[in-house]
Amino acid sequence: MSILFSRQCEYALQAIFYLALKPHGELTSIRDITDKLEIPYHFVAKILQDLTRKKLLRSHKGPSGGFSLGKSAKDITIFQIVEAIDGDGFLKNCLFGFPKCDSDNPCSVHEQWEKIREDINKMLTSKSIYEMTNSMKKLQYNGIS
Amino acid sequence: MSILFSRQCEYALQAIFYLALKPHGELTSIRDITDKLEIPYHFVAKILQDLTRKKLLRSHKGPSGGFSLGKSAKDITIFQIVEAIDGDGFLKNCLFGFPKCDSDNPCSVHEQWEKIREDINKMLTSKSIYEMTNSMKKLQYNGIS
DNA sequence: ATATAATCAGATAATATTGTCTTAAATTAC
DNA sequence: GTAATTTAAGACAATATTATCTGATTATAT
Repeated sequence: MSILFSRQCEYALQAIFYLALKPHGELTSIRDITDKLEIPYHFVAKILQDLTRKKLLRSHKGPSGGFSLGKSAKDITIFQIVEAIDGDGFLKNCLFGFPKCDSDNPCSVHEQWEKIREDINKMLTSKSIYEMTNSMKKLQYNGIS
Repeated sequence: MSILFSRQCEYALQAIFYLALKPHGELTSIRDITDKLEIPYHFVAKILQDLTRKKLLRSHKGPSGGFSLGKSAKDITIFQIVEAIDGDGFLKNCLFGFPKCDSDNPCSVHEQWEKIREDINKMLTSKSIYEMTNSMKKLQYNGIS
């Protein structure tokens, strides 16, 4: 099972990082993405279309067409991608699923989880994917670039 | 959607805390649990049966039967419940779902997520549910006790 | 003993998520 | 302008998760 994010969202993030590792503006086909990342072609196609509608990607049809980032990698955070696919419920809801859990009526981990949630939020928003791919390049991340 | 845990697991945790708030050894029926927590009877019945097989609960058939904790609330951690239902994948797998992600080949949040994961692990293991229900009682948690 | 109230177990159904297939539309290259 | 290649879109299929139904089993209480 996936952890914080849906499978869809995981694929979206993987694809975005794959694109971010490519030279700026270069078009990359779905086939390229899904072959290298070993993730399902048609399913990912839908996800990329969705991200395109939401302006996080740009697409180009026809031979030598494909996808590229919708804006500079310096202006994209992981959170933007996650929010577009899964929403932000993972930063709002009770960890145990209690519908009425809040600070007046807290579950047993309410405060602890709040701190952790802030850390997660920071992790997803404080760096752009540009900054992140930089460190990935150094480490020859996953052999995909 | 649920956050870290499956719906099943959320129900398990809710039920365990509900039981932990009852006087030690008292039997509580599925009906009582699911009515108060407003969660689905038959589905939860299965989950409680599962937890019973795994010795985290004890069950008693017949009139005035029901469920009670399988051992002292002082000896139960949230992690034990989660592990029994969902396993521990959420503390092991890559946040982005990269199958080969490890310290030699890290994803872009590998280290940050590792720290957060440790905090989560601590949250789930460092206190017994007995200690946790104590603070819940003080706060009249969810009006269920 | 008998009726009752509860869990146990297995089948089934409903829903959500993930994944596939087919055809259309657009763009490029020749 | 024609063929080839790529995304777009919608229907469909498979799987996983969540939820329900029915009957059996067990134990209690009278």
